[in-house]
Amino acid sequence: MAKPRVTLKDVASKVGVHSSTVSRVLNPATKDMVTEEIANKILSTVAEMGYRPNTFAQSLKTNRSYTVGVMVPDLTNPSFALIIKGIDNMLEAHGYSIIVANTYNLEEKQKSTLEKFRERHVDGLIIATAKRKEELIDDCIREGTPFVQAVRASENINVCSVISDELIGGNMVISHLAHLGHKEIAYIAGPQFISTGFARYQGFLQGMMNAGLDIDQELTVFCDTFSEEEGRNAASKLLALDKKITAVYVGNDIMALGVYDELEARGIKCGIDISIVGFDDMPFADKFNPPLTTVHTPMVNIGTEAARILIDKINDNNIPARTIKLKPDLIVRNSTGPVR
Amino acid sequence: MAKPRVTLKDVASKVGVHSSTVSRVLNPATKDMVTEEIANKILSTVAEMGYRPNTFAQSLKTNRSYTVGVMVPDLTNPSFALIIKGIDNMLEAHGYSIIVANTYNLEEKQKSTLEKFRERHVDGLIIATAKRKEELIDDCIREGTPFVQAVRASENINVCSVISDELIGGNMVISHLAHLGHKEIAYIAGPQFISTGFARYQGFLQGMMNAGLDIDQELTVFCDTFSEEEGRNAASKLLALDKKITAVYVGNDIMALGVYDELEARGIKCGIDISIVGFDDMPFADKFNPPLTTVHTPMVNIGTEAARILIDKINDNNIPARTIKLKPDLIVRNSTGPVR
DNA sequence: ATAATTTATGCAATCGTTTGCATAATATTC
DNA sequence: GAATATTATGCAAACGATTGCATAAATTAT
Repeated sequence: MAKPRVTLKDVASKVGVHSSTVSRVLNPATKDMVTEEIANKILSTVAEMGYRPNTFAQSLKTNRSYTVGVMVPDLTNPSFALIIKGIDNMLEAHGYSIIVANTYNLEEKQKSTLEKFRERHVDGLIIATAKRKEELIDDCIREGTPFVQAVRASENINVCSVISDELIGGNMVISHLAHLGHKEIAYIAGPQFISTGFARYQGFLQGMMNAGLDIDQELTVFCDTFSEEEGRNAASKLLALDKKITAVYVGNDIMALGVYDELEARGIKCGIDISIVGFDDMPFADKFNPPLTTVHTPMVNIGTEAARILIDKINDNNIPARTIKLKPDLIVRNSTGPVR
Repeated sequence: MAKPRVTLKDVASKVGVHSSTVSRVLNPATKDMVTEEIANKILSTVAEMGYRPNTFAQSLKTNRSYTVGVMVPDLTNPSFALIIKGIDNMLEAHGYSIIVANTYNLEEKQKSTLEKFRERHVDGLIIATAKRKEELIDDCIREGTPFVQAVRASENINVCSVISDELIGGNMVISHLAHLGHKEIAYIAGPQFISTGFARYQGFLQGMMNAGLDIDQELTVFCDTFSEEEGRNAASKLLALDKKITAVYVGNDIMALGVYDELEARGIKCGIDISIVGFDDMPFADKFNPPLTTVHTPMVNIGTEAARILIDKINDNNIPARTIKLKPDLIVRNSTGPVR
């Protein structure tokens, strides 16, 4: 910026020592190598002159940027903003800044983002965009890039991931619906090439089996994207079937909003004529009409935990691989009710 | 990261030229100083060897980081995520990365954020957190830091700002309500030390005057924060008055949600018994119960425009100051209806 | 063909910090 | 007091890129 910079040399000259001594005082790891008298003199001169290290020079020498690249599909989905919050709170406390990039679920965008992060020499990555088969993950392993997967995970089990336990979530949903008397339960699945889409479907299957309910394959619709539009299309398909459906479990809240749209267009009362359950408990889900029954995934905690692990990986990229599954909670609101 | 880096010297050695020649070929501004034959040979070797410039070294020499610091109050408010989207799309296209920081409307956090951005030598700032009297702005001017204010602005007119035209917004709201027959219109104001809080109140006053409606000062409540809780408290105060109120204009959508909460608790039908208008048209406002009538502020465009101006300021910090006020739109939904 | 001019490329200083090693200063041991 | 050991500090190389200036090479003018 515009002001002439104060360098280590300027401070050293003022105190009458060498710049390496100033450098040593400013580094907690080497501060004890300098006598206290000189150290104090240096510290007060540093404050007085407003000396601020040149981080470019530091990074050139240490090869560390103290930045972390975070890839999310789309920051305007409030759920991802919560993850970022968790990540930021943890990383900031450890002296890192995060550079956030939206990939909009586009392969090319993801690649160019990774390239940009590489150019910037981020110390590590948090990847919230992994597909089940994810080349980018293999690439990072090959390059020795420290990273952690958050929310979504590739199928590579030799990496670190922090996710929500989607199977528990699915079981909770089906158990809740079964207790309300529902048997004809439809499922709107997210994309199966994404782990959340896939695992939530498995949770649906497992929940149905555990509740002793029959699964009618016709009552499952697979969506290509986690979007309101796809959710609405799926609801349209289900309602066009000449089958009794008393409840719909939807693989995420955004798609559930699409289901709401279709129900409203058809004059079907949500929570009364039919029950709807979402997944994520995105912010404002309690403000929808009706307030959405959904599985609360602890997004902030996922972010925090992912950041914690990443710091460990940056310090030692050989820590053991792990998948941390945080327990979700079912939040019952007005979109579910007893079978009529 | 872990892989041994390819340097300019490695490429130069392989091609049989000096590293300064390689550097010149890679810089579009100096590429013409090298013969095409050598340039092509260098470019193919660069690609073949996977050379990637060390941005620390570049930045140390050029004193440019190609990062921009963006300060927002809280990224989990989806409106700010929209601004970030606009900012990111524009800056990314010009080779910048953005470092986002949440200040949570805390003075100390804002200060430490500015300090952190300074340490990182961001090339400029976008400040979405400015108070009307904002020391941080004076500080940036003094230091010669390029910055642009977005959404919220300080009262310093010698700086660049991109905001929504809150007066037009207020006039639209009151005109809409007047056409519905409302005369006893209450106003829930955001914090007056924040420009949006202040200007939206001015818009309310101006709109009432222009509609020829009397202003009852008792029907205005001032909130300390733009929060759901404060909105609810304000609604509680208004409804405790022994006065007829047929409509409430609320200074932002989050506070309007608090008003919704209070109405629901009192069994008052929103849009029927009383009309509510918000401000911002935050994402999902159309999903609330009832869908919220609100002023749509073009957040993405504000972000985009702020970023565009910032790029100009980074290139020449002496460009003329300006305040760009983008026109908002009234979005009428079900929270407003004719006077009963 | 020679001289003058223009273009292309190499050299090395610079940016500001860190840190291994050498030297100086201080403390301890005999 | 002299010899030895320890601590404190300075020196300068290194990190990798950019770029002004000098020099070499190529082109143009006479």
